[in-house]
Amino acid sequence: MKEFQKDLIDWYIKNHRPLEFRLKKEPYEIWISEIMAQQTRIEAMLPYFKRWMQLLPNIESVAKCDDEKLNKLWQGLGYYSRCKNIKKCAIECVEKHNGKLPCTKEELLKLPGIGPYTAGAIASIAYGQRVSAVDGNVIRVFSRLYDIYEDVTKTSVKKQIEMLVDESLPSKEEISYYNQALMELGALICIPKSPRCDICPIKKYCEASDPASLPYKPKKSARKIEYKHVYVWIHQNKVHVVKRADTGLLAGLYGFDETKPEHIIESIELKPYIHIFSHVEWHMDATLCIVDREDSNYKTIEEIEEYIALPSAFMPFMKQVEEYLWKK
DNA sequence: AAGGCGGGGGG
DNA sequence: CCCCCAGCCTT
Repeated sequence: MKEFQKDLIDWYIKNHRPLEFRLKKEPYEIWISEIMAQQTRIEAMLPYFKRWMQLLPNIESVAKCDDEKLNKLWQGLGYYSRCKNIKKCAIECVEKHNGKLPCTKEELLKLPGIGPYTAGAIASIAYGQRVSAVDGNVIRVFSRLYDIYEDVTKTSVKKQIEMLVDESLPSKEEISYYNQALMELGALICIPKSPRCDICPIKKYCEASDPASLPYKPKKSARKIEYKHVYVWIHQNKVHVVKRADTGLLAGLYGFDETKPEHIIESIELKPYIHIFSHVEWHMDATLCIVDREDSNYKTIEEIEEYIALPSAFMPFMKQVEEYLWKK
């Protein structure tokens, strides 16, 4: 058992970034911010969080909100199943928990989209429960603190670290600060590439022989490459969009066609674009097709901006089409 | 246990 | 170019 907690918390109180979504400690806000922060940098999710809270100030409003509007609010943030799970979770809270989030880690874990980290974060930060919240930062900090060089992507090693964190938890009064302090240390000092050990507040407790080489993770397998040809159909000032399948990549969002339309008046080649996802690359060529008839899937630029959730993979083509329509 | 699932920033 | 990020779910 180490005794770094006090030094860490003191450092945190003086040096942490003010994260506005954690000031009120409103469970609803903690929940939404934690979901948005999964695999996502804080700076990236902040504007999304603000917009979300303005439009959806409480759990009931999320439970009632239609999926298209939620997807639009999530557009560009990625991992869209998070958004779908938020809605499912909100409905479950309204139906089973009196419109509120449960307050124990155990109960939170049963809800859709809430795993061990998020359950621990909500329980400890919003409700002051004495439980751990182990995210990637905490894994990194502890793997260095205890010089653990095993593969942290393995369940057994993650469990081992979680046990160490559980043993390290301070009193209930300090739990919220402590969990946040571990993460903030990971985000500001104990960073992945070149850890700033020279200014680390708990350096004297750290056993890492070569901190920069920890935590150990095996190399990821190479991404698959998929070649696509995108056809952007337009008619007068409208663009044809299609809703994607409700499973798989970018499920339920909108995209462009991958087939040629009939009744083409003119075709214009667009600039190709490669979009990189975590596990696949789309190498896309694209053609703008001016069509001489219309159906209900043709939308104006304004309609698309207002309520069509178009993922980033298609944005470069959307921009080119806007430019074309604007010049016309 | 392994792989699917986004997107963007930084070395 | 690679890695990483306040992870979770499905298979």
